[in-house]
Amino acid sequence: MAKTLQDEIRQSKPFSSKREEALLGLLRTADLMRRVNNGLLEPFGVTGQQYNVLRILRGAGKDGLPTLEIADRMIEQTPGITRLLDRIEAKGWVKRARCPKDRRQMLCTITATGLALLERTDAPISALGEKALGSLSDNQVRTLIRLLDNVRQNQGENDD
Amino acid sequence: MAKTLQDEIRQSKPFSSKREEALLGLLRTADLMRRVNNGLLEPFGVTGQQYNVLRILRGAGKDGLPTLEIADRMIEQTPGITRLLDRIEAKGWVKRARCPKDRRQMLCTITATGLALLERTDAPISALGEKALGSLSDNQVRTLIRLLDNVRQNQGENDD
DNA sequence: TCTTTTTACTTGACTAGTCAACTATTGACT
DNA sequence: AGTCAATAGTTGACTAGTCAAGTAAAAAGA
Repeated sequence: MAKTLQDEIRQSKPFSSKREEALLGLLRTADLMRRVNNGLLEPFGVTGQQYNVLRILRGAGKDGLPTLEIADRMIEQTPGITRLLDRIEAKGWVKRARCPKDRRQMLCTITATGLALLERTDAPISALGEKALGSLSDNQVRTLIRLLDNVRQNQGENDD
Repeated sequence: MAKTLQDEIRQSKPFSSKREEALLGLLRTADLMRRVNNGLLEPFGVTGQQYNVLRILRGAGKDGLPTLEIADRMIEQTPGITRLLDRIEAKGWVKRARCPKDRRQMLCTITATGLALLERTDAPISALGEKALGSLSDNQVRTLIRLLDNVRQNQGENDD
């Protein structure tokens, strides 16, 4: 697939700015969704990111997860996760304890209080998800999922 | 279009989690794009948001724009823009001056240094835009733009 | 003209993303 | 056992988003 310089140059013009427009639309739309989502969670005293952590820990069950495993499942970078967990722990929604098998790891588990919070937010959040993309047909939703997957794989990221 | 409660309940199941899946994909993809974009800009000593401000100010020409007008054109909330401009001004990329006609407003203009910076980043950023969505056909790009527009309008936001 | 309201920011406080540097363990190799 | 590298996580410093409250100037109303 070796491309000549001419190919590169020739290619660079034709699809000029349509892809940039799509990229901008993607960023704008995601930002809007994020804000609506955070707005919904705010009355519960939990932020979007904190909510994500709690969802992940609920999924992990009572064995919990080591800190960096949580970071992996979020879209996030490692250093941020420590302080994020600090704040969630301060609110009593998670517990952290050194793993006896590997004392480098901190095992994080969701508390009963944390689970109770999620039970209250589950329904409204799910409803919001449906409503946010409510103007798209089932077919369009499938198409969107496919296009986004395509874009992500092109970037060499798979996560999950 | 008044819906009965039964309609609501009946509806809530069929498309259960596909829309939530799409929403998650949207957030993940956008976050990935944002990071790649920031990574490209980092060597130039400018962040993604700072870059956006400079692009907007370049478009505005030498008359400049009042602070909140910039915030409107970004995806951003008002309070953040002040400090964002503080940092950009400290780097010498913009100037701010009270508008003589309306002394409440601060007119922001891009400096020659700021313009020079943009000239160096334009090509690589544009190339990145093409590459990020490079795996999509022209048709798919158009579809994506349309779907995203649809979602945003459904939320009651139009911006630009 | 004087008060009230609105507009255009600005500041403080807190949450979060990100890079670089650091500590505590663990695992591998000698 | 003893050193060295890799792993798991933490901390510091800075950028940025977001809400609430504050200031200054302009516009509206009495």
